[in-house]
Amino acid sequence: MKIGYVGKNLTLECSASTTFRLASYSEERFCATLENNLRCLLEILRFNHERGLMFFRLSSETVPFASHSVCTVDWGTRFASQFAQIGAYVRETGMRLSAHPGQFVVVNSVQEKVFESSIAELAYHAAMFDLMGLDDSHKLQIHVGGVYGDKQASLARFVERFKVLPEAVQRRLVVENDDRLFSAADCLWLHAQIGVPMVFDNLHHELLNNGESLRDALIAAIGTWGGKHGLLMVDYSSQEIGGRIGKHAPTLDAALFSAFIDEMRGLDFDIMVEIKDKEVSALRGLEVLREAGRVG
DNA sequence: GCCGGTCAAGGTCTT
DNA sequence: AAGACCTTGACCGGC
Repeated sequence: MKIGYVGKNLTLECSASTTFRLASYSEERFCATLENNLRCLLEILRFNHERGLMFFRLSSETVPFASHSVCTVDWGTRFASQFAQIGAYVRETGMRLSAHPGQFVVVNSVQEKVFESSIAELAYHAAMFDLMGLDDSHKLQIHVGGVYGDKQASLARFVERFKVLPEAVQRRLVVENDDRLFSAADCLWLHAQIGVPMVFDNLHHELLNNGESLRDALIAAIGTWGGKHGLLMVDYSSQEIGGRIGKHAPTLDAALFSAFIDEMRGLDFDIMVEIKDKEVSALRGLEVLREAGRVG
């Protein structure tokens, strides 16, 4: 069982997700920014490893404008050694990485152009993992996409689109249950069609489900992983007490998290803490796991 | 320095 | 039709 957090570290000064405005684009700016982001990424990973945080989600801004036509730099070649160095560290330490491209990646979009730009964005993320020399357990997670007034047709469109994705994307792609449109059951259906594993998000499941308990849904999600995919990835967050439905709590509630871990006793998976205060909450979660004897 | 408007990109829902 | 929200930040111009 590994636990980690998303994208940036609030303790370190170093940011692995610096970017700039499109209007400010220049080859010099691009290269300087990417060099900084990769240097900081390694620094963050070292921070994490020293403290036992073995899971980390890369920022989608690691390579600014990577999938935009403005970017003509062959960054994969130019920064190959930095990517390789990071990958070697990840492999040596046994850490796990993931990425979660944003809302503009819509594989099942009815607009062909949106699908095309989604491929470019996914390919860029996959290329980072490949440059790092990481195996297929390092995943690229997305949501199913839009409904367009016909959910079953939109699920079917996802299946057809998946089949024509680049192989480098296909083997790393995993689909997460969301909170309004596509539930765990929908992700399981996709898995049955194309074998794509399912990321389980506990809060989304509470907000959108088909009556399954959290534990049963998580067990079903585990069934979509294994082999080269590695362990199930769980996105963990909790509702802000008294906040708007779906609004994340500002920090991890250790008692709630402990209850979640207890409910999932006997099950193995990796946990991505999706909470605002990042490593603070991940470290609190790690303490809970240690007390529960779930990590070394 | 600090504040706040704005930023490549989509889709859904509310007003 | 326009704006909020998701996710959420951080750039960058203006003071």
